[in-house]
Amino acid sequence: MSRTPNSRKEETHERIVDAAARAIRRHGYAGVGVADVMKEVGLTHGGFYAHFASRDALLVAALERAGRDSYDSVRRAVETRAGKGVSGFRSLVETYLADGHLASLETGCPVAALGCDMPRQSEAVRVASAERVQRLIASVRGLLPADAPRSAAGVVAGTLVGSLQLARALGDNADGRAVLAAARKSLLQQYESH
Amino acid sequence: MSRTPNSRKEETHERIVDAAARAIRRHGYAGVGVADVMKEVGLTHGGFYAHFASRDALLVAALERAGRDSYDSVRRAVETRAGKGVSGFRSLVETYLADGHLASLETGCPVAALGCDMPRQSEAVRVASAERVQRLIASVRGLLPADAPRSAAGVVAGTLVGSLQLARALGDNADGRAVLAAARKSLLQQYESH
DNA sequence: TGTACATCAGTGAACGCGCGTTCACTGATGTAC
DNA sequence: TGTACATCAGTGAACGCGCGTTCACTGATGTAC
Repeated sequence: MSRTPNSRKEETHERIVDAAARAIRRHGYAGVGVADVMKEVGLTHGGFYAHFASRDALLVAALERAGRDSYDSVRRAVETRAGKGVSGFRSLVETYLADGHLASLETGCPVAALGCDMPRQSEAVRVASAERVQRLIASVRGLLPADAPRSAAGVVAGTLVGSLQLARALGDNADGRAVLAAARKSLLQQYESH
Repeated sequence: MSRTPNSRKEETHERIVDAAARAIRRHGYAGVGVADVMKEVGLTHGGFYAHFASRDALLVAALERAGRDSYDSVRRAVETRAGKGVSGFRSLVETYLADGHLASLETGCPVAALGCDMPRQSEAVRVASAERVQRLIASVRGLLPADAPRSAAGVVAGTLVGSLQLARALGDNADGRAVLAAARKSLLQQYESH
């Protein structure tokens, strides 16, 4: 098991990005500090700048990682359930708006976790954020039933993101779960015609 | 024009809350500093604690003010347009998701401006935030067409909030406006049956 | 009406603290011969 | 195989800065007589 040059540094780099991808979702962009992330990885803060040019560069990398992870987990759910004859759209709705996601901010969709702060970030983070939103909408578009209008992807994405945020703001309780349940029902009734 | 005792202090208090209500929507909870708000009002930061017990207490007051202002402006639009035979639901959708609201973060709905950060705040701010979300949903419920299910209010609110956030994250450009337009169309088709 | 005093809103310096960033240094690993 | 040196990931002290909060003070306004 030989190592390519730099592989130790690259491994550390990945661990920093992973920790940051969880931290931005749990604590928000503003709640993430360089020292916190490094401590989470088991390092001291001084070494950070050997890996990233700035805190902002970390936020960009963390957002991309969070988006990819979240996308992958939805895709896995869709694939698993496709074997049982469940439509992609239903899997998306029932996964994204599952009650369990009320509490799992840290590993969930970064657009739902960070959406309202995206317009307030630096240029670099705003660009990465817009890209992330576009990808979310594209993912939704790919899972819409064939008879749904293509332009519906944006609204469906908005409904997923907004309903999850409202439910989380109400809390992990009956109020929050009621909002999720109503959203699941509404989306499925509207787009799953049969 | 006689003054009741304390009226000068009360006027200042209102101006602080007003400035903070705009600041939290523009810069987010985390982006608002005591000194900034006081400076905006034309005062120095030292006097702040004669008005509020803490920065947190200001955030609570500012959120309530922002919610009331935003509610009032929707209500005014609904009333004005009711005279022209426009339904309350249509006025809500077309006002909340107007292209102009892409840029006017500062005076818009605080739930759209702050939603994703609500679960991250102190107990007091979270309680005020949940209350604000409940009121938003209740307002939407009051404007739903008579034949819509009452349980739809939460999803409609989620769609309004989420679509506006996605549009803002995409920017005040064709992409952002396309999301708003699709959301308006979808909501009106779904709930305005005639 | 005029003077002496009390009240009170706001000032501005100071505090302890945590942040992002820099940098001289350490100690382990890899390389040359 | 062994020694000398170079490379390199990570350390930890230090920096300048802005934050929330406190507090002794100021100066204007209102009240008592």
